Amino acid sequence: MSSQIGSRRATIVDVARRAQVSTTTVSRVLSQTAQVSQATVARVLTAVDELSYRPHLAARSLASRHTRTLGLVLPRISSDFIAPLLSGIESTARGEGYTLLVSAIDPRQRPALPVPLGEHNSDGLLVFTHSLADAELSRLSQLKFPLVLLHRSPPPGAHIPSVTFENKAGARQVMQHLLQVHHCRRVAFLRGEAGAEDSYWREVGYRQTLAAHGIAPETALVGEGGFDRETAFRQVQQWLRTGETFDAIFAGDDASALGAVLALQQAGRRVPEDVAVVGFDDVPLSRYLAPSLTTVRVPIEAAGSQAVRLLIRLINNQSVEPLVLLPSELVIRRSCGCPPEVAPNGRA
Amino acid sequence: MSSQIGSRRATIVDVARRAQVSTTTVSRVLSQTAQVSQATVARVLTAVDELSYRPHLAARSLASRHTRTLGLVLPRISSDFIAPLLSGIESTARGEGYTLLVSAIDPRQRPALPVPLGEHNSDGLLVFTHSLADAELSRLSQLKFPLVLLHRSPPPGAHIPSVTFENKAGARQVMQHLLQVHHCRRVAFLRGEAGAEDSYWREVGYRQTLAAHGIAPETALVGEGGFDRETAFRQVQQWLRTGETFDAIFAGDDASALGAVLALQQAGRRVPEDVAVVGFDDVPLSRYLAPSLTTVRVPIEAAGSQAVRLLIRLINNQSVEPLVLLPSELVIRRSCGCPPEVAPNGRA
DNA sequence: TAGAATAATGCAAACGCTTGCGCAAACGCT
DNA sequence: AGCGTTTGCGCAAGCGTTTGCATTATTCTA
Repeated sequence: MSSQIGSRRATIVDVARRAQVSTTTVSRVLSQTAQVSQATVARVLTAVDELSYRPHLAARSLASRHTRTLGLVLPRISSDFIAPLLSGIESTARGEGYTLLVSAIDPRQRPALPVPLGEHNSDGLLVFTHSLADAELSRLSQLKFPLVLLHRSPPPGAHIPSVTFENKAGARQVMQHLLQVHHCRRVAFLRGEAGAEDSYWREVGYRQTLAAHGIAPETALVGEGGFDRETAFRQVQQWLRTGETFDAIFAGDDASALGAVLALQQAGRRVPEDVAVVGFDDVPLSRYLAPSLTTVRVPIEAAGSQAVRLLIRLINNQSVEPLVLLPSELVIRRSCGCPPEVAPNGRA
Repeated sequence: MSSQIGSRRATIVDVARRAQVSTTTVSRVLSQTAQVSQATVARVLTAVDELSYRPHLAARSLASRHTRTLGLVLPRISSDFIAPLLSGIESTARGEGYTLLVSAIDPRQRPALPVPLGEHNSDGLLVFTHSLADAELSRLSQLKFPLVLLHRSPPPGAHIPSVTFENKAGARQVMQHLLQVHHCRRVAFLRGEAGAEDSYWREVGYRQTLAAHGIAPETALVGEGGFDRETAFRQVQQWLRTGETFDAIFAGDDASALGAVLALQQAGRRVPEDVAVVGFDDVPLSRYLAPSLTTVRVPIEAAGSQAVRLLIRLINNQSVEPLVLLPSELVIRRSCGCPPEVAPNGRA
C-alpha cells in the first residue's frame, strides 16, 4: 500500500547532527526565518547537500500551519481555454513560491470539495466557473478561507473576490459590428453550459444590443452551444432542419463558433457570405480556421495570473479589490464578412 | 504571512469527543481500515458532519507516510498537446484517489526538483519529456522513488518505466506515404526542441525511410521546428530565403506543421500543390486548418492515463512493464496532396 | 459450559518539522 | 566600566494524524 523506500531518508535531525547544530538552527537557515551566522549557514548547507536532504512538506505544514500550496478547481479539463489559463496560474503561483494542486470536479456529481483541497490542506483556492456549489463556497467563505473566483460571481451574501472578462461589453461590440457594419437583422445566439456565467453576461450583451436597435429577441434564435463544438454543431443542424432563418450566429465561445461553422458548411451554407459567424475568447486556433474567426480577444493567461496574485494577497491578509474585470477587444477576421486585411506579415 | 482562520477548525479530537469514541476509532471509520460497528460508524459520521470536519492531509501523510498525491513535472505548459494529456492524467489519478501536483520546470534553469515535489512529498512522479535532468532522475530512482517517464527514456543504468508513442513507425508511415503515393523526392524535416525525444525517433524514422528509398538525407533539409509554431515559421522562411528546394515538409509535430504552412502560404507557395506538409500528433485543431492537416494520430490522453496507472502500480509494489508503446496511425487529410475524402458527415 | 477465536475499541508513541521563549555572548553607547 | 541591545543559538512543546499492541466484550466450538 505504501511506497517502501529503501534507505531511510535524511531528516532534519540528521542534518542537525552532522552540522553540529540544533534542528532549530537547521530549520532557520533553510527557511531563512532568523539570523544565523555565516559559518553556521555554510555548515548546515553542506550537511544538507551531503545527505541530499529534502524537507518533508507535510511535517512542515503541520508545524507551520500553512501549505504553500494553491488549489485549483475546475469543472473539466479540456478545451483550448484551459492551457493558457493553467499556464498563467501555474507560472505565477510558482513564481510566488506556491505549488499547484489541480482537481477537476463534475459539479453535478459532487457539489463539495474533494478531500485533498481546501481548508487546511491548501492555503487558498481558485475556483473556476461553476465547479463548486454555492453552499460549499459559502461554507469556506465563512471560515475565512482564502478564495478567489474565476469567471463566476460569489453566492449571495458572500464576499469573495473574482476575476472575469468584460463579457457584456465584448458581446455588445460583436453585436454592434454585426448589426451596424454588416446590417444583420436575424442574429442567433449560442449560449454556454448551464451555470457558465461568462455565457450569461454575453447573452445579456446580445439581448441589450438587439433591444437598443429595436429588434425583439426571438426565443427560437437562442440555442444551446454548450461552450462546446459538438453541442453547437447539433444545435445549428437542428436550426437548419427546422428551417430557422438567420443571417448571423453569435457563438458564446470559439469552440461553439467552430461547431457552428462546420454545421453550416456541411449544409452548404457559406461562411460568411450566407451566414456570418462570430466567436468569443480568441483561442489560439481561431485565427487559423477557414474562414479565420472573428471573435473577442480576452486575456486568458492574464486572468490566471491576476487570480493567483489576488489569492496570495488574501492569504497574506492584504486588501484586494472585490472584482477584477479584464478588458475584451473585438478581433475582426473573415468569418463576420469583413474583407481580408492586408497584413504585412501575412498572418492576420 | 499565514492565513489566519477565524474559528479553529475541528480536528479528529473534536470529532472523537463528540462521538464519544477514541481518535483511533474515528480514524478507522474515516479510512475504513478496520472493523467498526455500525452504530459507532453512524455516530462518528454524524459528528463529522455536524462539525463539518475535514481531515488534515499534512498530518495524515506525516503519520501514514504516504501522500495520495502524484507529481507531474513538465517543461512548459502550453501547446495544444498539454490539455488532453493533463486531462488523461488528472482524471485517472483522481479516479484512483490521488490528487495532482503540477509543476512546470525550465530544465535549463533548474535541473533539480522544486521542493514541493518528489521524495516524501508525493507518492510518485510523472516526468514529462526533458523537464528533469538525468542526474536527478537517477538519484530518485536509486531511492526507489516511484517514477514514470512520459515521452522520454530513462538515463543509462536506471530502470524507469516509460510510456511513449510509436514515433519511429509513425514517421515511417508518413515518409512512405510522401515518397510512394506523392512521389516526393526532397522532403525536409522540422525537428523538435533539443532534448525532445519524440522528435529524435521521428527523425530516425524519417532518415531510415529515406535511406530505404535510396535517398541520401541532406543536412540542409533538416531544420529546427522547435515543436513550436514560431520557430518552424522562421525556419521555413529561412529555407525559402536561401533558396532551398523541397517538395514536402515533414514537421515534427502539428504546431510546427502549422508554422510551416503559414510561412509557405505567406511566400505564395500553395499547400499542398507546391509543397506537401505533414504533421504529427493529430492535435484537435489539425483537422480544421486550411488545408486540413495530414498527420499522425496518437493517443495523447490515453498516454496520460496509462502513465498514471503504471505509477500507481509502482507505488503499490506491483510489477510493471518497462516500456509502453502506444500505437500511432497515419491520418490522411488534405495537406499532403490527397484528394478530399467524401466524408458522410462532412467532417473529414 | 469452558475455552478459544473473533470483533470492537482504546492507549500512546511516533511522524518530521516550526516556533515561542530563554539565555549567553558580543556589541554600542555614554 | 556599566548598561541596554542585538545577535546567534538551543529547548521543548506542539501540529493532527495513524497504527502496533492491548484490552475487553461477544460469539463460536466441541
